[in-house]
Amino acid sequence: MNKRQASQRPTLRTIAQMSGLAVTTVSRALADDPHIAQDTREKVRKLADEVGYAPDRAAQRLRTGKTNVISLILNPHDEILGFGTSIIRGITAALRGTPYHLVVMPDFADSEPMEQVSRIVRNHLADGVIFSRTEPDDARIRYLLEMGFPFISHGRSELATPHPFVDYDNYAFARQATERLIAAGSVRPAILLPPRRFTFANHQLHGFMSAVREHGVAHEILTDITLDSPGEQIEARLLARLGLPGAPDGLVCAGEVSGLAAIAAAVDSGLVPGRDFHIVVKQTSTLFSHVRPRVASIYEDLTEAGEHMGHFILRRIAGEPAEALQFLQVPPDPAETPGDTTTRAPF
Amino acid sequence: MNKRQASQRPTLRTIAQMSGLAVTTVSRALADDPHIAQDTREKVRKLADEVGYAPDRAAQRLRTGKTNVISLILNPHDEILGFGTSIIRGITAALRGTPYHLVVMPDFADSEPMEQVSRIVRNHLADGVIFSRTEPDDARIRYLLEMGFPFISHGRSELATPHPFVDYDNYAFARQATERLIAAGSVRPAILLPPRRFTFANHQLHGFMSAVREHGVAHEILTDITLDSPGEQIEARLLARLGLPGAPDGLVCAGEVSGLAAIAAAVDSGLVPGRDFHIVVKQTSTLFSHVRPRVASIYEDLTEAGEHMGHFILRRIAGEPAEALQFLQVPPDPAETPGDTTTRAPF
DNA sequence: CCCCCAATTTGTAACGTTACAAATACGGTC
DNA sequence: GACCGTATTTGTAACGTTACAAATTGGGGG
Repeated sequence: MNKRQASQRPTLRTIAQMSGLAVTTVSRALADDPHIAQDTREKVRKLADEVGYAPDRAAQRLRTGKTNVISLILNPHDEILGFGTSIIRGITAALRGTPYHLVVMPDFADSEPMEQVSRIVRNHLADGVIFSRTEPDDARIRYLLEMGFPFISHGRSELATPHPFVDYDNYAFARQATERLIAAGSVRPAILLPPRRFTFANHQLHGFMSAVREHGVAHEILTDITLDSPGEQIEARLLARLGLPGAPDGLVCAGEVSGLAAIAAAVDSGLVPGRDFHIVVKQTSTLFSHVRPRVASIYEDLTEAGEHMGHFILRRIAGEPAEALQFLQVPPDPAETPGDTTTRAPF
Repeated sequence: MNKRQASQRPTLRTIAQMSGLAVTTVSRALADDPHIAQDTREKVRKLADEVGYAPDRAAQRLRTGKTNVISLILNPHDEILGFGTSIIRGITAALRGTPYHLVVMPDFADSEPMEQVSRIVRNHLADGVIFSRTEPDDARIRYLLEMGFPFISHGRSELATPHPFVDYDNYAFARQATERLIAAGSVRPAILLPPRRFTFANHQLHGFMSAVREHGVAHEILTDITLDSPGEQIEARLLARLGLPGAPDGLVCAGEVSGLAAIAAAVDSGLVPGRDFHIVVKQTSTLFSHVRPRVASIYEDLTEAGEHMGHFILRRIAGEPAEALQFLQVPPDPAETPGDTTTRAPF
């Protein structure tokens, strides 16, 4: 069915025959090689436009060994609330005007996280890879470092060898969030953590612990559920917990769906969010600006993170050392918006 | 015996030299060609696994003209709430066990919708393409039909030539949603439509009009905003509208973020959702199960849609006619869950 | 008028794979 | 022992591109 298209597709040879030039000359003319006469370049370019020539990516790849592709491995947990959208927007912006294109590869839990990465390297599907959900001893990072394959992780590992990354300061986030809870009157704040295997789970835990210790309040680390748990499960678990003695009166919750679930659990327990039960969420989309009652939030700018990662991966491919390609995003300083309980996103 | 090859990526030649077989034989052995002796096939396969051989996709593409890639063009509006995730999950499931891989190409509004599609065709980046946000006279569909390039659209066009699609019955959705509003006591239902250029905007409009006419109630079609408008804008517009005389007392709203915005506007107007103001949303994720007060919803199973699209695109590539590859998803029948105001998702 | 240099252009080979035609080996038949 | 058929393997070419080396021009200087 695409035979017609195949026979029609112009190649360098087509242009060479039409112009009477050699294939090589056409190739170099289109590459704007200064060794080729100016008017030859123009003539070839015009001819190419006329016939709608587009280089065959597969052939270019085979010959040059470059794919001109940056691969983003996206986990459904990430994507659920605009993580994907925002980060993709940022990377796309960074890649604009370069020959590179972004390709998103979905990674569902049933396949090992390594599998996607090693497939990309082994089958040569991209020149660089970006991924998230980094672990302290991350197998993907170890592998990629060993293979010398360019990558940027969203999140840090704790490996000895330095590697490029873009991360959000989840320690500062959790610390600030907890302090806001305490300032609002919480005397027994709790935190809902990401799965413990991720580096940023520890960061959040430490930020939380640092704040509760400093203020000498009781605290609770929610068990059995994580930010990745299904919303229903989070809601049910919280509902159960709030009905028992010594229940928390505040929650730090770095996810939007889980934030909604927490509000639902509080409401269903007869508590009034903002009065009996305080919540601080991490905001990565505009979603929470529509939630009533209003809930305090701290913003994480994923588009900015994506832009950094896009620029970093290009520089990494160009050979820059890992040490120069590390960036830690800090949450917006609440002191700068003193009259507001919510750190607003600049939408 | 192997020299500098050791550090390089292994190719067919590597295995050929190691085994003493010809490159062709190795190629065919790995393809499980029955012309090759069974034990040769096994030996080659074992050797390939040992050296970690993976075929070079670029070379395969160049030689065979097949990319083994299905491209999904994803618009940020789609992705905002799990559209991407769900549909990707479905397509991935459909492609499992085939040589095809899904590649997601983000499409931001600043580039023409056509641009991505024509790049995929011209540069031969995929064997088939899936996209959404279909228009009655859709330029992408016209182009792809003309080029004979396999595609599946999410949504129908109104072109004369039949084409493969998977669609959700938005007429039935809007009709049912409106009837639920009326049954709940709404005497002046309103609807927030998608941008009018999309086919499914008309479908929803007709479903809505059909229901309000049949029941002889007043109605309102919200202007100035669409389901694609920023949440803030939707909230502000609704808030303004609810303060004026003759305000609607119900809303059909086929989006989750906009549904939240509508609830916020109602609450901020002093209305009690579910009593003074009725809302029916389209539910594509678990999000709304956490929203309080609870809101009626009708489910659209995007994972199922994705699975259909995945199977369809493979069959289309295999040459099946368009007429055999058309599927209309119907919303779950409310009669089947009589005691419930909400059509629940099977999560 | 020849030689040489710079400016252009050209030819050849190769990237890794597979389609196709051809070659080889091995029994079994007559 | 020559012949044939089947099973298996091999060699050659090509997909479209670019790197590299070589060839071809056109002047300008001697």
